[in-house]
Amino acid sequence: MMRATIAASSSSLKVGYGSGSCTTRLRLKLKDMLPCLVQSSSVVVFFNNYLALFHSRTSESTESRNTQQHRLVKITNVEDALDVFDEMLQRRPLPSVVHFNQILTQLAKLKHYSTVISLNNKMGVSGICPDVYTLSIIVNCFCHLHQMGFGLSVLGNFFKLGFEPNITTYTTLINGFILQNRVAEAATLFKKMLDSGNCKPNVVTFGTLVKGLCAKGNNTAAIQLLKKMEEGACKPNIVIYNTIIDSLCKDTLVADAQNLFSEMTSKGVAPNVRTYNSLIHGVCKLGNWKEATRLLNEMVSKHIFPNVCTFNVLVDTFCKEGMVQEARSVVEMMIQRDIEPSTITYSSLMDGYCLRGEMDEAKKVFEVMLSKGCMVDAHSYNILINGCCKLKRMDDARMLFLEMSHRGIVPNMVTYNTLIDGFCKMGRIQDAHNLLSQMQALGQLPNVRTYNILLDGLSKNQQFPKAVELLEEMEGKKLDFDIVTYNILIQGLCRAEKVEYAWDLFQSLSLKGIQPDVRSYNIMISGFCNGGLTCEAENLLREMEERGRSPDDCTYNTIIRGFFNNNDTSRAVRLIQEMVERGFCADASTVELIVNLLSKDEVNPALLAFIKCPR
DNA sequence: TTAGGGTTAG
Repeated sequence: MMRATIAASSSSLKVGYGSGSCTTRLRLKLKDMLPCLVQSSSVVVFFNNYLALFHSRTSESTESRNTQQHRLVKITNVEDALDVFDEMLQRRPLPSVVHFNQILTQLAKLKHYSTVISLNNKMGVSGICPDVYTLSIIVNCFCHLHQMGFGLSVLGNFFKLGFEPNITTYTTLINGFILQNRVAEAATLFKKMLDSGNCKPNVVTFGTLVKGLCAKGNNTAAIQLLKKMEEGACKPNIVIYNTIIDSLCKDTLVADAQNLFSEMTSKGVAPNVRTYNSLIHGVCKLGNWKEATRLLNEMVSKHIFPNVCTFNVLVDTFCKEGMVQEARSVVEMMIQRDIEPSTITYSSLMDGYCLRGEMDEAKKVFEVMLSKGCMVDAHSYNILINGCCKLKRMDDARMLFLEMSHRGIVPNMVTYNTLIDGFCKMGRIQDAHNLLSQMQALGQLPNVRTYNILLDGLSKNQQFPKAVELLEEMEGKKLDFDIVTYNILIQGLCRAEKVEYAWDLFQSLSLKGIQPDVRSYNIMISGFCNGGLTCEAENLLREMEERGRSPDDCTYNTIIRGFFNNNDTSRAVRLIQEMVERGFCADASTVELIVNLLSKDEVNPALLAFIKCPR
C-alpha cells in the first residue's frame, strides 16, 4: 500500500507519494475550489411542511397564523409533533386524512415507527378512515420494527377497505424482507410482481432488491439485475448505479466500481456527490491518495461539490493513517466553507487522537463538540472509552460509561464489549463478569464477540474451568459462533503449557462440524514447538496440507523457530529451504534468531543470504 | 396532495 506523506497548511494540502526517488507532489487546493453546501435536515423539512400546512388555513387570521408559525418553528422533537397531531384531532371539521398522512410520514422519517403505529390507532378511534397511503406507511413502519407478520397482515386491511395494494405497498414489503435479511422471500415477491399484469416493479422496486443483494455481498446478482433493467425492464437511475458502485467499493473492488462508473456516464446517467463519495471512500481505504485527489478535482470540475460526507471520509482517512494534524486542516476547510462539522467529523478526530494514545487531545475535541451543541452519541463515547481502555485507564473508562448514562445515551453492544475487554486485559475478570450481568439485566443480549472477549480474558488469566464452562454455555445457546472462539481457547491452553488439552480440543473440532483454519494450525504448531514436541508440529504441518489448508509465512516461521529453539538446526535449515522455495520469507524474529546463532558460529553464514527476502 | 430504494464514523 502506498503511504502518503502530507504537509498541510490551512490553504492547501501538499500530497507526496514516496516511492524510492520518484516523488510526485500534488497540491489539493480544496479551500479555493469548494463552495459551501448546506444540507437541510429532515427536521427542517418537517417544519417547512407544517408551515405550508398551516399557511393553507385560509380561515385563520394573520395574527393567529403568525402565532402558530412562531410556535411551530420550535418543533424539534416528537412531543411537539404529538401536540400538533392532538390539536388536529380536536379541530372540526376534522382535517383530511392527507394531512394526517403528512405527520405520519415525517415521524416515520424521524424513525419513530412505533409512534406512527399508535397515532394511526388514535386516528381509527377518531373515525378517520385510512387511505392507501396511510396503510402503506403503516406497512413500512412494521417492516422497520422487524414485525413482518404485522406488516403482511395490513394487506388484509387493504382488502377490507376495498383498496388494492399497489407497487409502493409491494416495494415496501420487499424492503421489509430485506431489512430482516430474508432476501430469498424478497426475490420471490419481486418475481411475482414481474409476472403480474398491473404491478410491474418500477425503478424503486429494482433499487430495493439491488440494495438487498448488495447487502448480502452478492454484487454479481445485483449487476445481473442492472443488466435486466438496461435490457428494457426499467431504465436504471443514479440510485441503482450508486448502490452497486458503493457495494463494489466497500468490497475493495474499486476498479470494477470505476468501470461501472464509466459505463454509467457513457449511458448518459450523470454521477452525483454520493457516487463520488463512494469512490473516494473506496480509494482512500486502499491508501490511494493520488486517485482520491483526482476524483476530488474531477467532481469539482463537474460542479459537483463535496459535502459533509466527502469531508468526513477525508478526515477519517487522515485520522486512521495517524495524520491528525492533516485531518484538522480538513476540518478547518469545512468551517471556512460553512460546512458544519458533524458528530462523525468530531468522532473521527477523537478516534485519531485515541489511536495515538493522546487521550487529553481527544477529550478536548469532545469538549469542543459539546460546546458547539453537536449531538453526542454512543459511538462518540465508545471511542473515548476505548481510548481509556487501551491506556489501561479503567477508572476513566468507567466514569465515561456513567457520564453517558447520565446524559441519557444508552450504551450499546460496542460499549459493553469495549469495557469488558478492558477489564479482561487488566485481569479484572470479576468486573468483566459484573458488566456482562448488567448488560443482560438491561436487556442487551451479549453477542459472540462478547463471549469471545470473556473467553480470551479467562484463558489468559488461566481460569480454564470457567473458560470451558463459558464455552459450553455458548454451545448451549446455539450462538452463530465459529472457529475464532475455539482458536482463543486452544491458544490459551497452549500458552498455559496445557498442550495435551489444547490438542484434545483441536481434535474434537471435526466432531463439532467446525473446520480448523490456518490460524488454528499455527496456534497448535506453536504450542507443540514450545512444548518441545517438534515431531508433532511437523506432522501437523503435513496434515494441514493434506486437508487442503496451505501453510502461510507464520506457519513456517513458527515451526522453524521451534526447531532452532529445540536445537534441531538441520531440520530448521531444511524447512527454511522449503519455505523459500514456496515464496515465503523469514520474519524479523526468525532473522534475529539466525543472526544470534551466526554470532555463536552455530549455523552456516550462507544461510543469511539465503533467507534474505526478495521483496 | 400525502406512501417505497442509495452515501459518511466503530
